[in-house]
Amino acid sequence: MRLLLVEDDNHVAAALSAVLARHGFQVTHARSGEEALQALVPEGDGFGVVLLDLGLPDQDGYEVCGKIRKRTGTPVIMVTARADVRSRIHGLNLGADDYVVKPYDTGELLARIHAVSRRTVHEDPVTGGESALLLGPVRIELPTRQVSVDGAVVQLTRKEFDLLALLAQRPGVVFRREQIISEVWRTSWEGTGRTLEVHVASLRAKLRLPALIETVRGVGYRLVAPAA
Amino acid sequence: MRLLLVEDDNHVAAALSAVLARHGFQVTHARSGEEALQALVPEGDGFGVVLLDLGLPDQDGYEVCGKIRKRTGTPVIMVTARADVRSRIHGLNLGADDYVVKPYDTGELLARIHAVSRRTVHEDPVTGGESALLLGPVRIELPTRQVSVDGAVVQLTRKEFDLLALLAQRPGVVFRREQIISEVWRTSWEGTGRTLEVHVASLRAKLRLPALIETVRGVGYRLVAPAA
DNA sequence: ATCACATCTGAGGGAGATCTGAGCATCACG
DNA sequence: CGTGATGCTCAGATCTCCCTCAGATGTGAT
Repeated sequence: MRLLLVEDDNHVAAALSAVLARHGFQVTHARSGEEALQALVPEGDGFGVVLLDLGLPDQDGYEVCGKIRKRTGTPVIMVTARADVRSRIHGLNLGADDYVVKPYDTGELLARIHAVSRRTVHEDPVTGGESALLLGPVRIELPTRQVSVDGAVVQLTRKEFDLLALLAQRPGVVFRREQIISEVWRTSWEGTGRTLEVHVASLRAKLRLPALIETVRGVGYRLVAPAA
Repeated sequence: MRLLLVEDDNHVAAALSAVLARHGFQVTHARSGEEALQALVPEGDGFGVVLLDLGLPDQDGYEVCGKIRKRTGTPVIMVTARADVRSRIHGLNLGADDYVVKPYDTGELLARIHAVSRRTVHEDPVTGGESALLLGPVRIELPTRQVSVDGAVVQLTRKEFDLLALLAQRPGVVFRREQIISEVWRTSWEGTGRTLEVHVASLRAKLRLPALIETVRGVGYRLVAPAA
């Protein structure tokens, strides 16, 4: 699995990289928030997890985490010397998946990396070998984030795509609103507005298949399974 | 979101339940590993997360975690006084999603609960194939919320479905009216009107099997078990 | 800095779902 | 068979939830 290590101290990074590599990770090293964000392109960067040190030279680590969250759904483990509860809560609420305080035990860090990545069903179980989901006239390519209807490419925004991809993973299954929000937005934020509806609406409009996404009143949404 | 709290100390449980409830969780309390496992039915137990105390009276907490893992995909957060690294690693490697050491900060626990549930793809890898309840001619699919009678799909509203799903979880067992109301309506509101009857009636009508739901005078309702 | 575009928020409206109340049917029991 | 209690039916009234639209805010690129 590929792992992005964001750490400004070269010595620390080298040592940790070695350990991680020994445990089967393919490590990419970024020395600053800027570098990290460049590596994390929205279109399939392929990273399974990000280890984010908060003490960065160029920008605030929390900000970087927020930006990562807006850009990709890749899980983030914050690694930092800031041990106080306030910082931890702040970090977790920004969308971090775990928060590890320095100095940490390497074994525990590994266990936590595994725990986090275990949960991240990137594409394996659903797509198996195929990297594209087919739903009637709709074709969804996960790695390139391309969607086409009847062969015509449809340009979707990030959220629109994430939303569609989530629903498409299990056609017919009803996803609850809160579930969708937490999966697609990936940040603890009490969804108050009409945000979700708006995105659903624009998705329906762009796909020109209003019936594809079905509203389940009082519960959430689902993709109607194609007529076999 | 529903949350299963596994904790043998009633005082601790009560206090924590209160906090969690205030933050929008619907808490179910289990006092032992046995109770916990009973609550976690493979088909749609509906829990978003399990808080598992390791100091249980009846069995080893680690074992319980393993069993939960085998049974459902529900995320588990271990909560325990055992702070040593070895225990942590052990717990995480058993499939726990997070490991929180007592005494903990309530705010951090909440943040971690959110972080875990946020990253969870709600599914049951175990029951991946089929997870439908079958009762004679009636077929109830929890994840898709689809109900069919003799192969014909029946369109149910939210309450109708929830009601049917509740009764169907234990065919033959009589559910008391208050019990049904508190489960389906999720608010201990003194049901004064004919609300429940109306929904039962519309369910019976839609399923076209008036006999399926049996009225138990003075008590409540039950689903008649299929004729074996 | 400016622009284009993505995302979010709020108000208004409408379709269904849900609830209520009155009267009717049915059951248990003497 | 009469009687009270309990559950059922029916038809509005109400309320919840979702959709649309239009503009505000934020973000990234030029």
